[in-house]
Amino acid sequence: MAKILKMPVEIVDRSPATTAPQDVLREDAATFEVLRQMREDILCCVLKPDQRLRFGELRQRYDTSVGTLREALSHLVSEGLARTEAGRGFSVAPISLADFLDLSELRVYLETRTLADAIRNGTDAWEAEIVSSYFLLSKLGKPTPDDPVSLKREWGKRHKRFHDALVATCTSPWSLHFRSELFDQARRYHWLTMIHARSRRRNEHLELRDAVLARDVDLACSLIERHIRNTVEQAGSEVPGLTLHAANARSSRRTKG
Amino acid sequence: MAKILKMPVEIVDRSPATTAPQDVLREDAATFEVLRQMREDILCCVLKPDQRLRFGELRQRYDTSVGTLREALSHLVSEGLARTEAGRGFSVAPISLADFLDLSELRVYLETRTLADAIRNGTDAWEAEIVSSYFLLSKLGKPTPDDPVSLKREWGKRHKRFHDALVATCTSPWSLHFRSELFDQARRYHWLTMIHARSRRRNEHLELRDAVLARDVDLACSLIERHIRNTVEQAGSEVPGLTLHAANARSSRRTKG
DNA sequence: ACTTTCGAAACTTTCGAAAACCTGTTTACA
DNA sequence: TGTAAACAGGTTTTCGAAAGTTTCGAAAGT
Repeated sequence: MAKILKMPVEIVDRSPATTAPQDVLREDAATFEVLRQMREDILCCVLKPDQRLRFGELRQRYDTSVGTLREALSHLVSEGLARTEAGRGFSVAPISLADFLDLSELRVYLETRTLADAIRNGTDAWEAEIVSSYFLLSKLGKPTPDDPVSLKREWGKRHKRFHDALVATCTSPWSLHFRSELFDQARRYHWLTMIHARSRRRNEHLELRDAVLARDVDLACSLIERHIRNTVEQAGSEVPGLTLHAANARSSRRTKG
Repeated sequence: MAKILKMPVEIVDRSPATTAPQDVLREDAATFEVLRQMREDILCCVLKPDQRLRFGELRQRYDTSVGTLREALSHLVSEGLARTEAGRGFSVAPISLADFLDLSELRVYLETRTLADAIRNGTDAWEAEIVSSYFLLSKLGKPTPDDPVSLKREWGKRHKRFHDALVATCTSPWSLHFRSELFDQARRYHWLTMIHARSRRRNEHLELRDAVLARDVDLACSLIERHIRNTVEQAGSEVPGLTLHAANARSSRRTKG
């Protein structure tokens, strides 16, 4: 019948901001679904670091064609979750403590930068989403190695949602874009930590939430910095195989100059 | 033919460092060549901001199949040089002064961070490449709007090579990766500046080179910061269409071959 | 005069198969 | 016995066409 004129209300209005890169292809479309699944599988180490990704197996696993897979893999390479070499196809990106250290250092900067800006531009809707996403996160409690995989997955989702909520009102699209990419990278290491680490930590998310809601920029930034550094330390000391350097690519041929 | 055992000598040996994202797919392969060409065409505004990228025209222009184009476009979307929407195909990413400001702010951080680290880890080979690439850059002199396109292109190449050389010994793969992406983004605006701006600037590259070779971290960092900020200012004041918000989608059918 | 409906053209998306490629093994030859 | 070329199997890469959407314009209706 008549066209509906009422606009959908967005919780956080990012649209009038500046032009930015695109984190997502398109919401429907088969390619996007395959990409989403593969990314999740790599993040949760169902597809293990350095594992070779043969089209035969992938075609079966995701029930799709080679072309579609190629496009999804192409994206994953850009995101740093997969690699490819001339004529030898694709493989899952390796992991190492050195890599985790490196990306975490940059994360400290990007998370603090985006968080500080987000706090300065915070709105009621932003606060509401923080409260809400923290509630959902705290309801689960950080999984231990004995918890089922489904719980770990759900926790991972809610953890991401909470951290995304914190920086949602940041006005720098590029900062948000890179922050998001690095956060996903870190998720691979978080997963390994959930699987292996048994030590307990303070409720850093609660402290973070309160500092942010109190609009205390300095405190919030130093809290998130510690949050990131603690995670690295925990992974480094409690995840076997990461303590050394792990991720030995046996296919390295021309690595010396 | 016997296999050649002599290895190519790399100027800067980055391979043994930590694992990192991949800036390039594969060195040969048709897809890579198409990607390289399209990226160059977007960077040099042969494919204009917001221009729609139809497969029919692209297939003709780059003489390749739809699948290959799709893979290349997919990469460009990840790099933020193209966009895509469900069922409506691809288009060149828009530009705006707001975008240039945003990405330049982040560039200031990444360039100073990588440069400082590179200086601390500088080697003889690194210095040599800086001297060499500066020489090539200075031999050309910054093009004015009246210079031919080929000269502008060559200058763009040498400019990139010089700036890459400066940070080549940085030990953080992730920082280098993001720095490189942002540098390419900035190249689109540099191109517009070359086409329109007539004002002259000091020889900032020479000052930069000398500060870096003198291993003066603070001076070098403040110089590159000014270098970036000056470029933004020049673009903002001298590039028509960017002073407002630009990105006019003039629906031209085909830019001739 | 304006809106809606319908249909055809243009375009995008997906797929499977042919061609090219790499790898490891066998075979020929010194 | 050692080296190198030839072969075979499995994979990757590329392509063109079928299937599925969107867009545009004309005709019908209000």
